[in-house]
Amino acid sequence: MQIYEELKARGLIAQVTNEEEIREMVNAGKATFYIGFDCTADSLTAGHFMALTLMKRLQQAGNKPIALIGGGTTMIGDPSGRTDMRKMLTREDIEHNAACFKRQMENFIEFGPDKAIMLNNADWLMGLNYIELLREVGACFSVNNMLRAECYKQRMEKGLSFLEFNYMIMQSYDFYYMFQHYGCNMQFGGDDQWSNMLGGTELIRRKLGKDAHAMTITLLTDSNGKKMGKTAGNAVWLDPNKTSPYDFYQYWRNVGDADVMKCIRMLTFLPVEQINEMDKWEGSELNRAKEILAYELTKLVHGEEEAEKAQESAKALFGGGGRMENVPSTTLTDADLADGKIDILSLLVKTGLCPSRGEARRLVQQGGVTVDEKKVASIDESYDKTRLTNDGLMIKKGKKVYHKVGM
RNA sequence: GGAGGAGUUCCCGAGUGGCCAAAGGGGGCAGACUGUAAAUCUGUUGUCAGUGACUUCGGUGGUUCGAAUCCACCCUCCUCCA
Repeated sequence: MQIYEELKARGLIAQVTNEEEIREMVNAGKATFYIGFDCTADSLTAGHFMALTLMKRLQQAGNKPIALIGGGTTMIGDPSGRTDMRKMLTREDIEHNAACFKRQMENFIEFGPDKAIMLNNADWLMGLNYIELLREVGACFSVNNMLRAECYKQRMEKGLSFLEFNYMIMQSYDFYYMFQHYGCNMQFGGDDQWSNMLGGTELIRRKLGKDAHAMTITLLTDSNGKKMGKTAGNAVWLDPNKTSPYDFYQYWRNVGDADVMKCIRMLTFLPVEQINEMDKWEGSELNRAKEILAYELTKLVHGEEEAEKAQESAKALFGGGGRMENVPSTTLTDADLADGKIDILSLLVKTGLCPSRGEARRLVQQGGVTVDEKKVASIDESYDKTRLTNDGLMIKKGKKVYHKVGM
């Protein structure tokens, strides 16, 4: 199976400018493509992960990826898919974030001569002259057309600032610039980027009379149509300090039945044939699929060793057996104790399992806390130092949040 | 520049002088059911404290025994006109 067919089989392709030409180019390994990453946070997220895997897949097929860090475009903020304006980031923040992105990507994609390259659009955007830009590319854009673009339409109700309105032009300029300087002939991006991407191909056609291509990736959504890669509004980060490998593993281990196979198909590198086999699984058999999904992804992001550890821990906690070493843990000091012991409420707050004592109290009263396999019956429960220093305590919050405490 | 309208707890959204820590929904958390799933049902959802105290309704001042609610000024956003 050739790469284009594989991408299709995995359900990764949403929209393309010209299917025939793109198929040919990609299958022949002749594409130099870019994917842009705006650095609005200091870590990549599970959402970016799919774009990274796509880069890798295409790279394996002989195409040349350009990872574009949006040091310049982040100064503006993409209005696509948003109903409100983004928080404005300072220049320092953006530079810091860009550096973090770079480090994370290097773990994942091979960079180097003849391999992938990484660029930062701050390098060419920051020095632009307003009047020159307006004359050079501004003349090529029709405001009438831009207003018709889906990404702006959504904002016509709530208001759209001129700053954000320019985002499309900057992104188009990126493509135009890289087309000329790096031979970049194709752009990939999330489906919400479609209008911005067309802006680029249009600009290249008008200015240079040449064809460039664009292709969007299906957004990973769950069966309710919600974007995946978020828990309670918080992103699932690729940075192990922000989302531990264990939590990362757990996130994928807990996806809904209806979503497992889709995730496996879109995100893992397992052969399509094998995935087609797994498609037949149903009911509780899907738990196996979830394990595979979680393991594969953790391995891709954090390495085999971390994936093993996360899996071991999960098995130990949920299935019995296995080792307990890799569960998230907190180490207390004497300062945390009162009279040589610590009460359950303080303990829950100290470990970060509860944000306030009030919530800890509620949790215990509702029977949601288990310590060393025993349900905590009273909010007056406390544990003395000897218990903590020996094996430590295993606290379970709800059904599946485990935390180890020792001294 | 002119005329109107709006800013409420994580989000949406009621509330227009005391009965408001503030209806309702969403989301979150927990319990039951399960397969570490979904759906459903139940409880819970400002902070600290065992029935009380403290902080909250865009901001700052004011009126009042008492304000999310009234007044003044300011900030932000929206709609219409230019």
